[in-house]
Amino acid sequence: MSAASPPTGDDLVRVLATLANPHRLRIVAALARERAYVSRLARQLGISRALLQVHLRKLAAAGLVTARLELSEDGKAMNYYEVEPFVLTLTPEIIATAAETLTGHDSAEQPGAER
Amino acid sequence: MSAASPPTGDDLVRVLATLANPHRLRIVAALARERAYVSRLARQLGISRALLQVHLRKLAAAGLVTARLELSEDGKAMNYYEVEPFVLTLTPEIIATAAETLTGHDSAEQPGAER
DNA sequence: GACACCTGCTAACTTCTGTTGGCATGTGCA
DNA sequence: TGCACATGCCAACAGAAGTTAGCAGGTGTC
Repeated sequence: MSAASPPTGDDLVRVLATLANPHRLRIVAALARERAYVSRLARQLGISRALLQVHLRKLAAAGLVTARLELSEDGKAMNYYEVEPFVLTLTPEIIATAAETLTGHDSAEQPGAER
Repeated sequence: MSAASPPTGDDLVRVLATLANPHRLRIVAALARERAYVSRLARQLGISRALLQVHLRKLAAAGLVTARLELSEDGKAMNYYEVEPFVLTLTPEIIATAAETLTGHDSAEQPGAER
């Protein structure tokens, strides 16, 4: 994800909804400093693994983080996560453009319809 | 709001949560083109006034739009809304900075605590 | 007075999201 | 074998968010 390209409306909503959560913000912040595996991250952030998993899944679904399964020296499976570098800029104009590509709920937008 | 300044974590969450909604995206988009009063906007977007009010309130609470009460020529009270120009840029690094100012749920962040 | 337009509020329902706790699986080591 | 660490999944609850429908108040015009 490079996001220099204009995001589609639906993508935008997904990314914003994903980021609009304190836990997930902290997760991204932590991973921005250094990648980590699930259990470690959970301890670091002071939240349960189950909860962390849910949030990581959402972040991954939005393309903001990626998982990489690795084996530690002693043979344990560790699931490392890392942030996907992204740049997202929001302004009313950018939103106006993105909004045109929103799916679902048609109507409106036909020139000369209302009022 | 100019947002060239680094947003606090809580503000960030509020703004993102506000923007993470198709209706509100469309509202911002519509207002970015031209300001409008509630009833007109509702017709334009094809949603109920009650629903629009709720969303407008949230947008206003996040500082993304502002209301201005005016009297039309024929003496009717019209509540005009317009977008507040803003520029918000998001990257993992910016999020990492903002996350430090998140209130609530302390713990973690003490160096040398975990693992 | 009836109608058309504007405004706002609230109660109630439905749907989505966050969160917890438990269960199951695997590895390595004393 | 039992403990410590890693992984994952799922059911269930609680709370937040979205949505609708209805009520009430205002102005101006036919």
